[in-house]
Amino acid sequence: MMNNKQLSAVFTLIANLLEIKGEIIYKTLAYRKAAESLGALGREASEYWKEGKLLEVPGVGKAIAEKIDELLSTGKLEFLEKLKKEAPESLAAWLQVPSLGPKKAAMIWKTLHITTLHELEAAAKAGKLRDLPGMGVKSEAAILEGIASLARRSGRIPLGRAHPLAQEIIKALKSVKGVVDAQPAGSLRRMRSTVGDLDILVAAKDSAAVMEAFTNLKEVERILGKGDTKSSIEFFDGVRAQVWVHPPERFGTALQYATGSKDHNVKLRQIALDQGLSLSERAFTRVKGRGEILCATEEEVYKTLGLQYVPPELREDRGEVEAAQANKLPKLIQIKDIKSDLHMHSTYSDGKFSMLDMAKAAIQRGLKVIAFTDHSVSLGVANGLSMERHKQQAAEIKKIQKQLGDEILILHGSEVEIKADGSLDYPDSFLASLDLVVASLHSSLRQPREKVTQRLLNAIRNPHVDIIGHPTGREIPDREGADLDMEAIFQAAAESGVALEINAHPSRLDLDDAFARRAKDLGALISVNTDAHAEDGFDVLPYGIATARRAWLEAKDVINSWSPKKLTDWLKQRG
DNA sequence: GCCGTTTTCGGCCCGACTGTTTTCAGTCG
Repeated sequence: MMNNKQLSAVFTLIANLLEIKGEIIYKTLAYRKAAESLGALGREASEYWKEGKLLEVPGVGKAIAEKIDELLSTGKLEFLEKLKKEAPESLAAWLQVPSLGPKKAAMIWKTLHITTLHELEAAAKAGKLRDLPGMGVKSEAAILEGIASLARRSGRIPLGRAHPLAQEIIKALKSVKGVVDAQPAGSLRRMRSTVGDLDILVAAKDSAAVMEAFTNLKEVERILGKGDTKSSIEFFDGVRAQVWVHPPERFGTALQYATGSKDHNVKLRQIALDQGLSLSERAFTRVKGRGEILCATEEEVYKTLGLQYVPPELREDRGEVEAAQANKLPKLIQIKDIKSDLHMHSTYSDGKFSMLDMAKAAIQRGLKVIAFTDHSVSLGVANGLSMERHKQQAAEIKKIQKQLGDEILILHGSEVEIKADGSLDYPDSFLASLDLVVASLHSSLRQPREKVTQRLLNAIRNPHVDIIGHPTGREIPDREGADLDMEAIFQAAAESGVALEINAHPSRLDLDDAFARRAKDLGALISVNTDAHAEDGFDVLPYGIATARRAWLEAKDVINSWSPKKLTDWLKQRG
């Protein structure tokens, strides 16, 4: 049975091949939109399919629903097989080459009769591209360089790398004379778990100095473009960054536009048109008559449209525009709501700092409750604790608690391995003695769907388990999560009252936003934790909160925002 | 191919930048 990621990949391939074939652009856009939508769905498309509700998936109409049906029932798609005969599959990879689009790709393919990336590179090196219509020495060199940069950069940039890098760039740009403001934009500002490249917006009257500072940043490998309003660069590691400069009085429309998402913006422009206004990155203009409405801030943009201000994390066209119209946007959780961190490690297992150091670091960050959840015995690589060593840890926690007094409440927990056979790493009697139990998968993630799902369900139904840690086990950008029946897991979690984790580490962010939203909708509780292994491990919390916000979560949905009393009462009642 | 409080046809963002052009096409975001 194909999952959403696989379905999404099929429709992306179809879109790419259609584009090269020269199909009308809106048809390829439709396939692309369906692919994106499937990739961001909170539950499996196969669930919709079983219920006969595929048409409820945004961007899926009759034709694509039929194709999904064929893919799910047969694992194949006749339409795609035919398409591959018309435009070889290997051509799709060409579209990943910067500066090479569908038109040139098709022209090169049909003229030189080559189809692979390797052949393309060889042709460019042999100087065979420069004489083709519309091409020259520069475009040939650009393709060669594009292929090289493709090898350098491995796909999308994890948020944990993109965010700090963007902050550095912004800091440098803010120090340029005449700069009024500088902000991240694009998927970076929406805090997606990975971003394609870094988009940054600068408010300044004069752009020359900004562009100069930007293109002269340290570690710039090459300048991809430099103009009055836009410049782009590539760093040594292949990460790309763009800067746009807009006058301060137009910064609101510009930032709103550049933040996206594309689909969110399409909806806003439609609302503007309904009011006789045309919305662009420069301003609102009246469709009839003259005159502009300038917005220096995004708040003014949304106000002009008669909408509640939509936080960037929600701008994905997942119902936020309609909610803003109805004045029904959620009151999203904020970092300051967080009072506890319930998943962290110390030197007792694979942490780098003592429990005392970790507790002090937590106090500094304003936490009221922490739980030490060192690894359990079978996770040997992480120095998992025997029950005997747990006793020593309990004694030490008592000591530290006494030393720190009521500054912070320290809970004694464990991150218990859900073993390959579905059992937990400690007997129930022992689990019952702990303040808090986080149960997690670390091994045998590639088991068949039914088996690995059953393991997680066993853990969820164990009365002593309080939280499921990083539920899918995905790692960004390298490892897909386990093949799980998430719908069954969310329902079971809702029934048994177990909280599902949003692990805030940027290489996890697991649950992701779409899953977390679905989990909430089905009534499950969420816990946002840092999984800190060192003092600075607490500092990844903003990524977890951003993911929670992208999932439409409010403070009440997240157990870490509960008061210490409410939290400990909940834990006691769970046993 | 999808979508619809201006519906079942006719839209679907459009402007900046670059290179190959001699007024524009392709790419990108």
